[in-house]
Amino acid sequence: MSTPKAIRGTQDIFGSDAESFAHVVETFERVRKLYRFRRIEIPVFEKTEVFSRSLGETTDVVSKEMYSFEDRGGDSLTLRPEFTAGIARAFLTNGWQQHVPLKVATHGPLFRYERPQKGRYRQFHQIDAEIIGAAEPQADVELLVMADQLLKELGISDGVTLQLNTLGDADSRDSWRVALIAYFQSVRGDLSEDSQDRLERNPLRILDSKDPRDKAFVAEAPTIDDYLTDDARTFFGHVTEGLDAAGVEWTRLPALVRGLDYYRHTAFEFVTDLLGAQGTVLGGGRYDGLMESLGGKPTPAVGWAAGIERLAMLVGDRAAGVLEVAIAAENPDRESQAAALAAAMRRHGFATELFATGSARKRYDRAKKAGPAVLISLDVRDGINTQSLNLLDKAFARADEVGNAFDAFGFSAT
RNA sequence: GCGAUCAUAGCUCAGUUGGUUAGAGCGCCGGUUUGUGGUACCGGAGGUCGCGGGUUCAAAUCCCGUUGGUCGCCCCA
Repeated sequence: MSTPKAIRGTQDIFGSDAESFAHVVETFERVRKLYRFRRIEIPVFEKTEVFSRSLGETTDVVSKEMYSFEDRGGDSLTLRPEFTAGIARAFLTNGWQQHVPLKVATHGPLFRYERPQKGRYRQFHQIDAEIIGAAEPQADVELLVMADQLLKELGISDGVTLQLNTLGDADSRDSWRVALIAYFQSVRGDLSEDSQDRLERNPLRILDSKDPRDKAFVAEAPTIDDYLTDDARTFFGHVTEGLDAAGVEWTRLPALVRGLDYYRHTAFEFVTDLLGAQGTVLGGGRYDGLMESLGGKPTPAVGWAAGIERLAMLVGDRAAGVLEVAIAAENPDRESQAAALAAAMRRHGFATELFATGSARKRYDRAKKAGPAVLISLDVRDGINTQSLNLLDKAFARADEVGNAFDAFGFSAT
């Protein structure tokens, strides 16, 4: 019998990687509460149309990366490839309009059928924050300041820069798009094959082409600035002022666009060059048009998401929580008492590990190797029960408490 | 979907131009030593060399296919 293999692009996370992962989530949870974002949970799968209508039928995510399947009732369902569409659906179907402006946060697994590579998996995980029903640029600012604080608290803000752009309102975006198509059409033959293809499907994407053949044309291409309406220009101005006032550094990147159709106005990415091709560590923007595509009333909203795996890689290896008390039962006759002592220590709130299996004479060595702050040994010497407590980490703050708990434990009882 | 590269013990890896029963370190298990001590020594378990074909007297080694990892492209967090 051969063992089934894990699905391609999925991961089994353990050890320091798992600790890093948990650290990212814990930090996000803490920061999200500081900004008073409310925790929500939404389904891992939705009707396929939730994603196809909101992301856009022609996007790669919808056209070739979704895990879609028919359930037993014949409905087409899809494992969520992103959070925003599902949150928007939940907002509309649960009447969360009454809570507007609604600040929500969540995290969990997402699924995309892509070729796995560094920092990219078929089941991956994101943290996500959204503000729904807020048309003001202050909402964009709050979200960005929160993202900035999160990265700083994770200790990874050094290699990361915030790239910022505006896509303008619907009018700005449409006229810019027309101008871009016209421009790229005029130089079409000199563009890379990929970009010629993009011209048909998603012309804005040509702007962040990595192909050197496209670079010169991208530099000459019309920028959004020439097409911004006064309202859109003012809006973006408020966003940048807010960031400056909050002390968040940013750089303007006129070529920054978003892959999904629903974005308007502010678009941003926190990028690093430390993760190879997967440079975006956190990305998002304003999606004022999304609710309508799902049949709701026009509702302004902003949000971002960040890949937990990518953040965890930047955070680097993190050790598991410290071991405060190690208990070695060096004699089989002391095993049950050692187990009772371990339970007592844990009830006192000490992270405790019990060493009472395998070779009796090596248990002390293994306990010491585990690197505890305090090492307790239970043994039988010359027919007499002996117990010792050894403080290995002189800087351990709760040493006295452990000693008290140790003394209070009734060793005479059997 | 395209390209490159890799796959040997639980882990990290050696294995010379194809040539006997495929090795090391670490880890694990047991023993001896030590006896407030993470020591030293001895021994043990564990591998159909990713999988499937082919070439050959002979394949971990060469060829083809396949699966998976890694790194790019595409796309995206």
